[in-house]
Amino acid sequence: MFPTREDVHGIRRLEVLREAAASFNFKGYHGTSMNEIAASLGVTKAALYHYFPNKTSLLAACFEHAMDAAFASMERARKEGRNGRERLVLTMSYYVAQLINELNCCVVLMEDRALEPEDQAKLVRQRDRFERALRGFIREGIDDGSVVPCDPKLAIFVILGAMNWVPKWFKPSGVWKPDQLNTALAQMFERLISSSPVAAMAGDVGELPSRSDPPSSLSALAELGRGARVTKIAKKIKQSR
Amino acid sequence: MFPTREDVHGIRRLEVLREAAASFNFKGYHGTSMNEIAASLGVTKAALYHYFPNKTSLLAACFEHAMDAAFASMERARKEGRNGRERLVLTMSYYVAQLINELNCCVVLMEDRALEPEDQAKLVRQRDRFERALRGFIREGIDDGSVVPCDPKLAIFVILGAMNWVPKWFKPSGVWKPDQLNTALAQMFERLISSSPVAAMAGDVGELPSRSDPPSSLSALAELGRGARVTKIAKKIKQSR
DNA sequence: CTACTAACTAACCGGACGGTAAGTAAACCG
DNA sequence: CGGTTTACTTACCGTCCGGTTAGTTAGTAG
Repeated sequence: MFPTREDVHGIRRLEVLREAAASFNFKGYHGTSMNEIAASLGVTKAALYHYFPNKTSLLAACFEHAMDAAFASMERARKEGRNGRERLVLTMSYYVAQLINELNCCVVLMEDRALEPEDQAKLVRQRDRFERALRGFIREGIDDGSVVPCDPKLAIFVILGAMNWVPKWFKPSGVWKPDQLNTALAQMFERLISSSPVAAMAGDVGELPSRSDPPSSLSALAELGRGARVTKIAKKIKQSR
Repeated sequence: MFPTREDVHGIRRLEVLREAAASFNFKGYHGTSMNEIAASLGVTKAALYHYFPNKTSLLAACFEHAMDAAFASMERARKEGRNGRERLVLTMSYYVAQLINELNCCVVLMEDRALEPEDQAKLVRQRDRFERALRGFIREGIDDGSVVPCDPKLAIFVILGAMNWVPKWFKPSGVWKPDQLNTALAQMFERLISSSPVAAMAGDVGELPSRSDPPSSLSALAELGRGARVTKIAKKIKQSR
């Protein structure tokens, strides 16, 4: 009664998406079979087709999710940042936090060539819009004096490259906590583009200052309550088989 | 008579490797079929098996090549650089130049999970050694005062991420010339880690200063003479069919 | 209890893929 | 010249993958 049938369906769908995202991230889209995803969830392959019509739609959903997070992060940063530099750094900070919390690990926006043409076109359009807006932050920062004069395109590519590389080495279970990563990355980006010399950064992993602010990711999908419910209900479902 | 039979074999083998690298880079390892690689070279799939015993060995050769380039770049940079920062930046500069010139476009060291276990173990070992050495440059730079105090691990990850992202947006045929990219990237990295504030960078794509030094990539495999020969002989081979 | 539906499983299909076998045309070599 | 090797091609094999179909089970609604 508490969770309606539609709720359960949506939650289960999200579980499938998470597992797929983690697998795509780990072994690549083409390197991951529907069988593997299903096995990780303890079901058979055919069951996945109750939630997604085909494999590429799974990938498309990953990208959609990631782009939503990107734009949400940017909107929030646009309001909270006081100049171009702050807005850019905040965008990246919120973005990486969301991706780490929400999907098991970040979806790297790399295998877009595996998408259906129409989905890919849509993604490319969105990504271009996102990157253009990021470059806008750079230009804004150069104008307001918060960002050192530089080529906006290259600066954004460097930052995005560093971002997209994160899932290749960051493990949530490792010594680095997500918050530490987030803070340290933000410091790096700040130093990269700031117009003023930046204070020395923390000297070692163990000494990284953890953020004193409240955690940054608060998107509708990421709040902890829902995350907990997903797991609990999934357990129930599995036991009742 | 000028090119012996073994020469031709080696050259043709390199052509296959280049094509494979470009394809792997473009569509991913699992997303590329042997048929596609063969078709791009104007031969049938079976012909590839005269040069490489199987598909994974092609990937392994790509990685081997890339790691050789990496260590060669580092050795050269170690000699030429006058402090930790210079050595690090030079390593990355030589490395990206080699990868762009030699293989059609860079091999991204991403799909290592597709390798045979033994090859993967070897790659991981080499990559770890490379990254450890890079972190060594950072520490060296912090000690000699050329690098701002920071976490070496994170700094290297950020730089490597930016590097590995290059092939996703850089097209040799685009407005950016390889030399320009190289210079601009080096400036970015320098700014990221340098202990002293760095002068403002070039303001726009068109205004990027091209390097006045001689081109940086001079590895045995990359010299232009050989590159030209490859193409010429390949043409001859194709015509004579 | 019956009728229905959501959620799944088992079994299967066509096609593509990595890889192999057998054959052939040209180049090389004594 | 004849024998051997090189560099392929054509044709094929077994396997695995994405996706479908038909059927089963469990829960729900009336």
